[in-house]
Amino acid sequence: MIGIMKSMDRKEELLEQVVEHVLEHGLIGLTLRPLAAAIGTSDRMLIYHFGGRDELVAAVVARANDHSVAAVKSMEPAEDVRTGVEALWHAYREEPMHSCLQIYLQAAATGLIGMEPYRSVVRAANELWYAALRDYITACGAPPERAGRIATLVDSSLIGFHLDLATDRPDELATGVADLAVAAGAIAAA
Amino acid sequence: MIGIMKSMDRKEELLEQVVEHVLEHGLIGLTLRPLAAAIGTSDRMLIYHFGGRDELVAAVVARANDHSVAAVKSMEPAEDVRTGVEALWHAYREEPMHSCLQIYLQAAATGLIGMEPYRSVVRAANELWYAALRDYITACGAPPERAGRIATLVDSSLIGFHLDLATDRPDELATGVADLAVAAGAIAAA
DNA sequence: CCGAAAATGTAGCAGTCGCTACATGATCGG
DNA sequence: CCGATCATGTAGCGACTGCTACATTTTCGG
Repeated sequence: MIGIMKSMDRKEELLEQVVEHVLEHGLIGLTLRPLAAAIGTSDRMLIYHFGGRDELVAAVVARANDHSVAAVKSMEPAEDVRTGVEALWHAYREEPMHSCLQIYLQAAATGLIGMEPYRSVVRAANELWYAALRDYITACGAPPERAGRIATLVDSSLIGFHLDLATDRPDELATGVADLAVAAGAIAAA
Repeated sequence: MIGIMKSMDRKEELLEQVVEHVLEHGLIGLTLRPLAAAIGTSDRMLIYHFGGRDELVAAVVARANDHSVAAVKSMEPAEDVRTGVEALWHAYREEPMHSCLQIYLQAAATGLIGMEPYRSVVRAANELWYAALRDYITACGAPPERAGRIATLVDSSLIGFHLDLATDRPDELATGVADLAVAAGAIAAA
């Protein structure tokens, strides 16, 4: 029993290191041996603790999402919904959310074609994420009966903006986000 | 010279088959031998005609994007911007755009972490795509001086919605798209 | 019909993949 | 201090990767 506790600690320790590595080097194309070497262990041990590559990937995606969710939950509510959406976009582009969202995007794009475990873990992650977003929007003063609707719009749209961050010019995207924020505010005030 | 023309035809023929295969089986994890076997050739010939895996992938992403762009350009303009956005969303979920956008999403997510040739080819694809979107929105009656701004909002947001299509319930997303369409219409009419 | 060039087949190389069998070291309850 | 369980190192398996050298067939201008 105590041995199990010990192993859990070690697994947790490894997971944190793996997440850190994936945040920097990406999820797509992740393989065990280079990963293990980078964090000072062996593929043998990663499989021993996690059971296999798939389980490790699932744990990484879930953990990265936890970090994102925690970051949103730690945000101070803005004074209104429009300002809140702008604040969200600002948070999206800063660490730790920026890298965590990139992991999410990579996992979501992979899960898009039905590949497991990406599909399942992304589903679960998205639910937690959506709930956190809705709570924040509610805290910004949105009517509770419309917060979910606003969260749906903001969630999908901001993810899209974040994806385009790599190809578009940031200042152009900023006008798009501003328009989105106004729209969200209008729904809240309707 | 005529020989070169012939080889170009063969390359074109192969590319079309490769795109068709990728549309069904995804871009992430694509490898030459299973791909070649599926379309009745050999990895040897794919490399011979395209030069290497990277060039083949770049050609596939560009071609899939061409199909998406052509689909948008073939759309009848809607009577106003709001209706146009709804029509775009409808087109997003039907073939050929649905599968082509999934390829784009997979390439974009891969290019997000700087991987070539994904990064470059996605950049180029996005420019063509954005231009087609802006033209369509203009054709729907948006003031030319604001069409670009609307296209920025709609482009990023709809891509986000499409990504969430795999995890969220479609009817919930539909309300989000409806809200987006109203917002786009409001900007056009402002 | 011939010779060059293009196209394709055959076979394989060096490297990586996830994973596992086996043995050893570490830890700890009894 | 002993035996059991956990943790880790070593070595390697079979499969797959992109790619290439070499030989062959096919095509087509002259």
